[in-house]
Amino acid sequence: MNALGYALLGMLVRKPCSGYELTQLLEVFWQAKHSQVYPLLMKLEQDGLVTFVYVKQTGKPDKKIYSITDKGKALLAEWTRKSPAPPVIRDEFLAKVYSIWLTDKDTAQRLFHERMTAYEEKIAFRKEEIKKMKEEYGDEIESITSRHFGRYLLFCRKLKQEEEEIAWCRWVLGLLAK
Amino acid sequence: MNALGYALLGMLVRKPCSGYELTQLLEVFWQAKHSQVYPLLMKLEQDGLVTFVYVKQTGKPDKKIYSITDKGKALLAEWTRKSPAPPVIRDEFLAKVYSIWLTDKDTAQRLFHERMTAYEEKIAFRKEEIKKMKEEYGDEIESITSRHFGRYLLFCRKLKQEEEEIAWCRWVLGLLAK
DNA sequence: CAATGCATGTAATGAGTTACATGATTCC
DNA sequence: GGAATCATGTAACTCATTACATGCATTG
Repeated sequence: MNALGYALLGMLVRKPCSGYELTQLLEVFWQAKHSQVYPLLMKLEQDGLVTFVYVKQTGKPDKKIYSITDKGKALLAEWTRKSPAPPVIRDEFLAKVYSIWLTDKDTAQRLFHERMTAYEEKIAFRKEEIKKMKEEYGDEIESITSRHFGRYLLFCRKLKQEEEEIAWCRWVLGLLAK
Repeated sequence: MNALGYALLGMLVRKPCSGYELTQLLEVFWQAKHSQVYPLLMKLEQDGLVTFVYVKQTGKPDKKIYSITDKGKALLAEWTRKSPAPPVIRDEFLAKVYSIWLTDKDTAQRLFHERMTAYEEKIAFRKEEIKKMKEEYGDEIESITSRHFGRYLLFCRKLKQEEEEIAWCRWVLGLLAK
């Protein structure tokens, strides 16, 4: 089993989801396309780690709602205890920054402005998500007993990081303006 | 050409390097194993984007020092101007945090302590690297005219991010202690 | 005397992306 | 009328990791 498999189990233990929804929820710490998620869910099902039911919808396509099994839950708990592999970051923007001295100031400024705009949007979205969570689950969300605790921690982390990114961009733009 | 190829060109335009060195330098924004770097360098050489010379060493194995060609430089400059693809982050630790409510407090605390220790080491290393760069290149490093400007920006960013990570870990440990 | 660092490469396998395929509804 | 959202899947391809292979020097 690979990390993505465990990531999916981790989401399903919080609440039953469709593959479509899982692909979106995954965004906080792992990016995967639906073409990777759907076959993996089938594999998890074959291994008896998850089950699913068809849910008919009107106006929307039908969906499969996956739930974790006891076997899946046990396997996940075991995995969580082990020391994680180092994170992987692959950021094309940073690769371009590395060679930024090759380009002119205007291009450099444009690249950083675009980055800032993208992150401002993310921050707005993130703040709303955190607000929603607090409204829905209350103070309990800041306790390890809440099943939303982990997701809440990750959202707070992401928000801080995205704010830091903007501060860094501003600092660089300051240097470029000199 | 893929992003890793451009990343390698970006490092070579700063200074000629061996494949071994490139693999290490890459760490700031892209992680790749030598088994991916060496064949790609050969491909870049075949495409006329880089050249290399053998350098004989005593006490150490011989090495190949790669340099970028004018063709490679032009291609890189062109690529730098284009809007980058969104970053990819895959962090197993964060996946485990997501399901942290499943485990006991002790395990949770251990996971966060391990993360903090790992990041403290990174910070120490990062600070030293920044210090070295400032000593070696002086104030000029904060100007777009320096070929080390990009690398300097990335190191400063990484340092801030790593410090933020530790602050976040401390915050979480505070919540866990309640 | 075992592990780590330097240094380069290949082969097999696994992970991840892009493109193809379908189809209703809603929003602009 | 075209794009976006919901929803699931497959096939071809590229990208990335692990393991195999070699060998000398230094450090603990």
